[in-house]
Amino acid sequence: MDGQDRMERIVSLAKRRGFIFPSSEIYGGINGFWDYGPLGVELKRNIKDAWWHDTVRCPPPGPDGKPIEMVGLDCSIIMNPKVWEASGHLAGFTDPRIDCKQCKARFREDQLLRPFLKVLTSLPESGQMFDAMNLVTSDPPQTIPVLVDQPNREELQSVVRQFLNSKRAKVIERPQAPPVMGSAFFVVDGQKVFFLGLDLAGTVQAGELCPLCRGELTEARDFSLMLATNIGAMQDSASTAYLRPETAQGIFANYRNVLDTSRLKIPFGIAQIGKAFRNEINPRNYTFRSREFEQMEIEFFCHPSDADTWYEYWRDSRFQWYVQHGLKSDKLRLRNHEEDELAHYAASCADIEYEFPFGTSELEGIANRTDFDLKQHQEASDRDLTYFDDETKERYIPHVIEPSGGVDRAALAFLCEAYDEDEAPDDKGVMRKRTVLRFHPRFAPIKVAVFPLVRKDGMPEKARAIYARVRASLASFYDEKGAVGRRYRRQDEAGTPFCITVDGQTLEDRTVTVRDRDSLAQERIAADEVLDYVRGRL
RNA sequence: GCGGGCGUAGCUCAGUGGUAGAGCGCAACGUUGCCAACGUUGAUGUCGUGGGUUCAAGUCCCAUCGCCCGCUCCA
Repeated sequence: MDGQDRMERIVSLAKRRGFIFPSSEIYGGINGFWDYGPLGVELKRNIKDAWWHDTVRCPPPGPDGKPIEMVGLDCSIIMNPKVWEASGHLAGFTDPRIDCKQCKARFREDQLLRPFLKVLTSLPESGQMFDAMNLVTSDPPQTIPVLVDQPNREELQSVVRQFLNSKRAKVIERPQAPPVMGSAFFVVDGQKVFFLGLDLAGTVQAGELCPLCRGELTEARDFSLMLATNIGAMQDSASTAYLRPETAQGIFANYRNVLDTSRLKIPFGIAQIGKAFRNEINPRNYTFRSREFEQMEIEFFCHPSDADTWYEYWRDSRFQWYVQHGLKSDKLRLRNHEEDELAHYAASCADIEYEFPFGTSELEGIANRTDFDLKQHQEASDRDLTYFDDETKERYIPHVIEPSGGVDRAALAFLCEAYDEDEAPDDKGVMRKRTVLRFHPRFAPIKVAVFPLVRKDGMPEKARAIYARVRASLASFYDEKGAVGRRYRRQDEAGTPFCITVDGQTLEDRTVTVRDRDSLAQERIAADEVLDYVRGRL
């Protein structure tokens, strides 16, 4: 079963069992939006509740072994647009773009471009990274005319492919801010560096020809990754507001309020779970890249000199959180960003990545954002966002460590990790395929299902009584229809860890069986102890 | 955003111009004492949507929306 096949089975199961539906499906759906069904909403809620408990209410002890201070927050999705000016999102999200109608290259209106291929003869050692922007803007290295004067897109790509296939090249992934689409660069044998890309050589305007292929260009078009809306009845530019593209800025905007009302001392963290929106160009990979998604974020404020310690603390403890909840396979990875792929606001950054069936992608990023955000907001708002330490009499802007995870991505990862097919015997002892979701019990949408073995001899009555008791404190499900084996299998597909069955013996000695989802083993316990038993194993 | 593929029942899919189907699933009843049992019965489709061609369109054409793959992008 390859990745695509596995993913299709997971998507199919998720739809069939009510985990995830396409949004507004009866109208043909809408690209980049998804709904969570009855089982999906329980899964997601369990993830969020676990996160909230494990980071806000009862976080792990700090690096010094002492308890750490955390509080929660729930900000509005729409904020004063000045927030996004200060954070840099507005500028970064709204560069007008010009597309080439022929070769489909995309340019920024006010920048750019001439294709080139450069060979640097005295450069870094094999594997060493370097800054693409510096390469472009520093003294022009030797340029060799490997390509024709006006290479088209296919030619550019084919040259890149040749290098990649030659295995002489080490590709540096995710170069920082390549000037435009289509650029790539790599190191060859520690001897020469090739940079293939587009030069910053003037501007392109609508009406001109494409510098790549001499094709026709489109008009400049706004290309915003923030979803906009209008406040009030009048729709003009003054009424434009944005759906937040991340929850973090709401925390920074409230940093002063929280500090003034909570008697917190540095270091402390503010956590928030909430929806965020990005107008992704190309939503893909099921729910992984959606236009509407939910984040669970912490902004942890600390003294600048402690930032590295807290960064490592959060990076490692967040990684462990995923491990503890079932992503313990080798599919989970911690990837530290190299210096040249760091965002402008981050001093260091690590991604917690998971190997989904469609590829390895980020679940959560942990960044040392330094004092960038608070400084930006202090300047833009003209409010004092410094912190005064009464003990040391020191005044400073705290540095911020940000663990920022995607709830939907976590849900998808746990779903993918949980999906399994194994074999179990049918009533005649023949091995049959079984589909089972091996969720961590904490995340299982249904914790316990209660069945009568058959629908007679008063078993349903006993079973319903037990169900009434357990549902008061655990997500539970009652089923008496059809054969018990079928009911077990249905719960396997939902990921229910425990099935309680009332049988003939129950009527004699008030015991029931507890069937384990993963081992299929059954244990007989007193009916009155069912609740404690299940709780003890969650 | 570009290119390719695909949209038919809840799921997986068959159906190349002439009465919309199969398997599984789902529901009801009966049977059934531990892992997708059996029997009987039943429900579910504007064939993604809109337009066109045709006596006749699930089928051919156009557009559009959605999904998948590749490219691109991911501040």
